[in-house]
Amino acid sequence: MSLRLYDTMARAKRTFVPIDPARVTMYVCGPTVYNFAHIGNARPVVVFDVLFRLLRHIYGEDHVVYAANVTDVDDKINLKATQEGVPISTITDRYLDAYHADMAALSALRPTFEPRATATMNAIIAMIERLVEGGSAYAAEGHVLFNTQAYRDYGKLSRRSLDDMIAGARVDVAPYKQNPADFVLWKPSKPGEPVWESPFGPGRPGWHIECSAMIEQTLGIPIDIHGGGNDLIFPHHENEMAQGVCAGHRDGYANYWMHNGFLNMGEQKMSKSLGNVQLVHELVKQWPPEALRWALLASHYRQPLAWTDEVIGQARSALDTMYGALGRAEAIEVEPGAPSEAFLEALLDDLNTPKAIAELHALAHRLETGTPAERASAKSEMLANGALLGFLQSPPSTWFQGGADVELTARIEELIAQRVAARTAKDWALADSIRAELTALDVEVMDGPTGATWKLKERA
RNA sequence: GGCCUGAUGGCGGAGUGGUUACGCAGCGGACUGCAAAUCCGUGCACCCGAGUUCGAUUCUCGGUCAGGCCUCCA
Repeated sequence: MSLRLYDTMARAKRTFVPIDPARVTMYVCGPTVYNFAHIGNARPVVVFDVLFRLLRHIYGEDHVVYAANVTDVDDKINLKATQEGVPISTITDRYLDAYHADMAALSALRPTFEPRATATMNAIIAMIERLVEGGSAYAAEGHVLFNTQAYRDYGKLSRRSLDDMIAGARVDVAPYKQNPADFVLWKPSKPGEPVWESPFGPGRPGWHIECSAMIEQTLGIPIDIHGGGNDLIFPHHENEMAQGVCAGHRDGYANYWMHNGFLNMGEQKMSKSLGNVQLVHELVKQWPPEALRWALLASHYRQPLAWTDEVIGQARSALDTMYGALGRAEAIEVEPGAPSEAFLEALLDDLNTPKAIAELHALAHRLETGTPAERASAKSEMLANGALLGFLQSPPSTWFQGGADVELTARIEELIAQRVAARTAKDWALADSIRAELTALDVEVMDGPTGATWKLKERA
């Protein structure tokens, strides 16, 4: 069974064949660091983290190179820096740190490279120069623009023709553009904004060229896989490809284009104006981060995802089941094993995480009911599968009791001990009153044949 | 207006040309002092119309509805 990925260019699943199996390359458009990441930002990070893990499993950890850019030059960053009266680096450092913390909470591995736009300026300028020299870009009024007529296949990825774009143009076209679809590679900075010297005059790069230059510098063009949210297909990825190809990579830019579906707040789009933006930063305080990751992966990455408390709650229930089964199997010693076949096959089929999760449930069930040999293999496979998906790597006690601090834990343990004594004495009234006390502390007791265990019911 | 997705049970969500996963919630039972967890069992769906076919939820066409992109939004 080989890996099959849905390629936006082909609008079909294609068998994945890397250019060089010893160095598989993947690039995903990363954050613009001007604010905390919201849960919608986290979806592609988690989705492509799963792909990263899967590729490492297939080709070996040292044979997959994953780059995600950090856009640290941007109008919104400039605005925020001006408002706070600080240099842009104060803003970008602050939110990049927060971004890293949030994504780590969601168990996303760090990409191999995280190039920053401000540290890639030479490569960006060099690429623009090549485009100008090659005749596919032109200078106009302090700007440098890409000439979309220079790339015959412009519109191929997003399946729109230049004629359609002109006909459907809703915005006023800047007068210095030769074609309405032409886009900015370099533009003059406004007074007070960060500025870089270049052969085209002082200014700063456009967004699209950043990604192309970073890919060329960190991974080399063409790359195997290029990912991002499906809102980036046009114009961002279309433009990236046009630039990349015209800058000397006639053989191609990216061999597989992958795009995740959008995350919505229930029926509505998440937006500032609706006031329904949920920051990862806040969500991880209200829910176990692993439940957030589970909720993100419980539906297929290309489907739209309606993000609700119920979806997160169901994810937490599922993890209760998983960790419950593992907790009852702690006595079973297992060697680190390989992922189960059904699980792997699900992921190999264009990252079918819902199906892979169903396999996790099947294993949990076998872990509860199987023969000793079946239980051992089920536990081993659950842990291996979990590692591939970024789940189940904590001790079960941490999952159930991790929200309690030392003091609370001691108090709970004391009550539990009292209750065990009461039950031994068959003093049911006392046992029930202690349970009521524990319930008030948001603790659920589970009596077992060898004593009692407990878990925290809610967070926040 | 152009382009592109999607429509599956009470909810979430896979998949398939012929017996429709899995989870949550529900119901009955086992276990339990009572619970919880777990286990056993169980009811419930493939947007509408036409076509292809022995047979369509699955393929084709049309329609309806919903969403996205066409403004440096993941």
